[in-house]
Amino acid sequence: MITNKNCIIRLSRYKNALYRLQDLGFVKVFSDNLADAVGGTASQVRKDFSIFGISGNKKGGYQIDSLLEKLNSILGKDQLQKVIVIGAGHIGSALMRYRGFEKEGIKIVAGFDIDPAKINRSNPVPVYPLEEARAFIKTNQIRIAILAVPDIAAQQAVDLICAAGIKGVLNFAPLGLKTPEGSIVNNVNLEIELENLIYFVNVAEKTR
Amino acid sequence: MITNKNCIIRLSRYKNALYRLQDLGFVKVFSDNLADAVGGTASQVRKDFSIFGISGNKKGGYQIDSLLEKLNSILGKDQLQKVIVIGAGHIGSALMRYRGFEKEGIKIVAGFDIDPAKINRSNPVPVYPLEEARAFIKTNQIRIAILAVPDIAAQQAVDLICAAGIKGVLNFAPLGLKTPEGSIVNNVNLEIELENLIYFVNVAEKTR
DNA sequence: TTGTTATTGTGAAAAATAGAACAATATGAT
DNA sequence: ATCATATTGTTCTATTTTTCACAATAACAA
Ligand SMILES: NC(=O)c1ccc[n+]([C@@H]2O[C@H](COP(=O)([O-])OP(=O)(O)OC[C@H]3O[C@@H](n4cnc5c(N)ncnc54)[C@H](O)[C@@H]3O)[C@@H](O)[C@H]2O)c1
Ligand SMILES: NC(=O)c1ccc[n+]([C@@H]2O[C@H](COP(=O)([O-])OP(=O)(O)OC[C@H]3O[C@@H](n4cnc5c(N)ncnc54)[C@H](O)[C@@H]3O)[C@@H](O)[C@H]2O)c1
Repeated sequence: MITNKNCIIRLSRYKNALYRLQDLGFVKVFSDNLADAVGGTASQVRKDFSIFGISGNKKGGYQIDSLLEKLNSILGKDQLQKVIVIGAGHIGSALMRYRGFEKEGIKIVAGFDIDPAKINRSNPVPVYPLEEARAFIKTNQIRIAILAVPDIAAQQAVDLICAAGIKGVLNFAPLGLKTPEGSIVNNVNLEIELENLIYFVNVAEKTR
Repeated sequence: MITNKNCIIRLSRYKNALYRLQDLGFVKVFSDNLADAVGGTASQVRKDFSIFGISGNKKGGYQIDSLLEKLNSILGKDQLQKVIVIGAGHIGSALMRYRGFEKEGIKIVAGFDIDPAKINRSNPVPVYPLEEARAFIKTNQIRIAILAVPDIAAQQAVDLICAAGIKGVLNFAPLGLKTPEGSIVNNVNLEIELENLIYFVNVAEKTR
């Protein structure tokens, strides 16, 4: 069931909102509650669900627990996702120390760096020399990597890890990467995010 | 000239690609070169430009330097953009140490934190107590803030800074924020980015 | 029961976005 | 000069995404 990226991002948002509602003690939810929670429309919520064959109850709405099960299954959250980090610098080590991924079933299992000073095999998230990345990826069947190396090293690093079996890369370097057929990249380009924000703030200021 | 977010992001990409081309010695560029450089179509490049009244030369293409001037002006890059960071923890301090924003005309001028241990007025990017944020925002007319506080503190922090005059927030906390009319939020939700990547990697794996 | 109501699920309409096509035209060749 | 060519700018077309609208129906009330 291939769909557009925004739709899948909405599924993640619904899922997160549902956990919050569940924490508040709710057991069922209506499309318009979810729409409010994520800032969308009720029709879109229902349409998104219908695309994935998720159905609720006429009148009664949706049962939160079973809805969460379905969303989690669609989003691949029924198994722990092991992720590695390439580049244990500022961003890389912030990510490795971050506990927030775990509650999402995402575990950073290792970091890799070329700088010997960054190597530390006994960290909670161990950091290994880059040369070991290939073997690690293969033996642990890692498919997802976070790329946090300097811009200039990014393409080379992505070539290396994709050749070793990485299928999805979350790239922090502010440049486009070429990947072999079958691997995909999501870019986190903070420069562009800020630029974008600045643009819309300026527009809002002018048109007011 | 309000347009869709993707279009503005493309402008940023064109701009970045143009700098690279300029570094390589090019002085002019055709719509299809740019399309290749950012992974789009030539029509779209020309359409994007035409929306903003940017014109080139029949035959001759676009002059890179004047094109860059126009894009930079649209993107608000003709003046240094001062930004503050709220929360000098892992992410916040990685950002404050990052030199990459400067070449984009974006300067992080201060950080703010509630933890006294994080305060340091003599850092390259000084970190002040949160109580000083309001006055700082007002006297320095800061409009853009990066929010890197724990999830639980995020809404409160955004309320505070928006009341003080912040118009645009780049939010790292993985939850939706309410902002007053006139302020906007761009979310950097790494959990969702990873989840999304995992989804598409899974889909690719299944359909292969 | 029967009727009323709330809410889903979906097909059709609308809006937004992207792409193709091509006339207009500047450039360079002959 | 004239012609051929390359490339823009824009209109028209196609696709994608969102929203609307409403029949279907489950829940509840009387
Ligand atoms: N730090 C930020 O706030 C920030 C913000 C936006 C974008 N970025 C981008 O994120 C990336 C990382 O930034 P950073 O600030 O963490 O940089 P950093 O210099 O702190 O860390 C980079 C790390 O990568 C290691 N490294 C270098 N080449 C490598 C290779 N080939 N393989 C493995 N490791 C290698 C270095 O030894 C270093 O430890 C950069 O592309 C940067 O542009 C960072
Ligand atoms: N670190 C990561 O890799 C990462 C990844 C994804 C998302 N995030 C999100 O980014 C945010 C920050 O994460 P972090 O890892 O940097 O956290 P952190 O705990 O390292 O840092 C948070 C900082 O904010 C300060 N703070 C707390 N309340 C504050 C307030 N009201 N005003 C100002 N400062 C306040 C704390 O003193 C601390 O210094 C969180 O929402 C987290 O979920 C972080």
